[in-house]
Order: sequence, then C-alpha cells, then structure tokens
Amino acid sequence: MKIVTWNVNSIRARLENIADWLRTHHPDVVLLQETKCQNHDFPLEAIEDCGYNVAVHGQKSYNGVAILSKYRIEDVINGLPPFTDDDQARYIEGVTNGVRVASVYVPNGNTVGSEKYHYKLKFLDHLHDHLKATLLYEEAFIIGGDYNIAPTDDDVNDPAGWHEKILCSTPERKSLRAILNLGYSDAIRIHHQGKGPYTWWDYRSGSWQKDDGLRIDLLLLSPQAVDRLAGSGVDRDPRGLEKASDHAPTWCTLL
DNA sequence: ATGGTAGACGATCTA
Repeated sequence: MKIVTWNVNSIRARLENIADWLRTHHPDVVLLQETKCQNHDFPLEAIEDCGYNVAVHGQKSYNGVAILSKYRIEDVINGLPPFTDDDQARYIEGVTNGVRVASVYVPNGNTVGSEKYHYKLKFLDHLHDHLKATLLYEEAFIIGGDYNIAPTDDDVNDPAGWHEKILCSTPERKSLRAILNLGYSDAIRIHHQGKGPYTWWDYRSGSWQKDDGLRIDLLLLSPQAVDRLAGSGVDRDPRGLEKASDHAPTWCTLL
C-alpha cells in the first residue's frame, strides 16, 4: 500500500501534472495540501477519473487539504479536533483500507516572532494534543503533510543561510520533536540518513537548479504503521516539469 | 537588490 503526501500549490493550476503523476505511479492514497479552492471548485471528476475517491476540506484562495484514495474513505474529520471550526482549512483525517490517514498543512509562520509565527506554534500544540489522543487507538496511523519545518540541519542544503530562520528555528523544531517524542516516526529517516532528500525548493533565486532545498514535507507514522513500513522516498521528477509545484511528492509503502 | 517567483484574484496577500 503506497501512501503519498504532496503540497500541490493549487489543485486547479496543477491538475494536468497531478493527473499524469497519478496515472503513472497509481499510489493507493494521496494526502494533498494547498489545494487553494473551495470544495465546489475542486476538480472532483478529473480526480475520480484517475481512479480515486476524494475527501476535501477547502477554503477560498488559501490552504485547503484533501485525501485521495483508491479505497472507501470513512470517518472523515474536517479540521483539527477539537478546533474543527477554525476558518483555516489545514487538516483532514479519515480511515481508508484499514489505515487511519491525515493530511496536514502546518502554517508557514512568515518570520520568527511574527503574529503568524505564534499562530504556527499554537497550531503545532493543538496537533500535538490531537496526535497524543489518537495514539491511544493503537492503529496504523499516518499523518502526511507540509509541516513547514526542517527537522534538523541535515534536512537543509544551506543550514548557515537558514540559521534560526522560519522553517528552521529552534522553537519550531522543538514543537515537531515533541510530536515525534509521543511515539511517531519520520518515515524518510528510517530509510535515508545524512543530507537530504529535500522536498521543497523555492520558486525564487533558482533554488531548484542549485538543489538549494529543504525537507519540510513529512510522513509521521504511529508504531503500528512502522511495523508495516516497507520503504519510503521522494520523487523529485515532478519538481523539474513545466508548471511544477514547488514541493515534490513524498511517499512510503506499507506491507 | 528587505531582492527573487508563483497562485488566487482582481488590490494585495500568502508562501
């Protein structure tokens, strides 16, 4: 069972790229972030034609998350419990093919110390509490998403340039580590040590051409999911295409 | 160069 997380930076602007990728790789589950449209504007039929059921939690212009699955998607939760009335659409959870999955779009935070930064840290606290509670179910649970945090300097091509900047500041990294310390595992780091792989390259300054990337898109696995983990990786290829998202799809496979 | 590029949306905001 292959599960993917991908920040697509607008589902409508990326529809051709995404549909091509789905038809080539046919993953079982795809956790999308930054769909950037209201539910009634989501290109439902085009995705269904690729062979997927869809659960969406969108809003106008910004954010927006979705779950695509070849299997039925049940027990869907829109919004991060218990703050499911948050006006920013950043979390969706459901159960598919016996696996609990979630797609999370953690706030970017703008700059360290800003109002948006404090909102980011608060969101991470809420995420921590929800993932702590859900761990008690003792299920295979995978939380894929754009965490907007590079866990360590190994996840950054240019750590000096990003030192204590947004995505790399110590408080953000501590918040992420607190979630991992609950008992969740960063799937990529089970199979890949050392520098990289990266998942995001800024559109600006030729970051892609210089491979000046960061690994901020993660798949966090409950112990029961790790028991079934077979492999993981990042598919860099879509980042090099015309009309690419600035993020690459990150995947793992379960036995 | 407090720059650079992309998307939504229709002037800026977000990333």
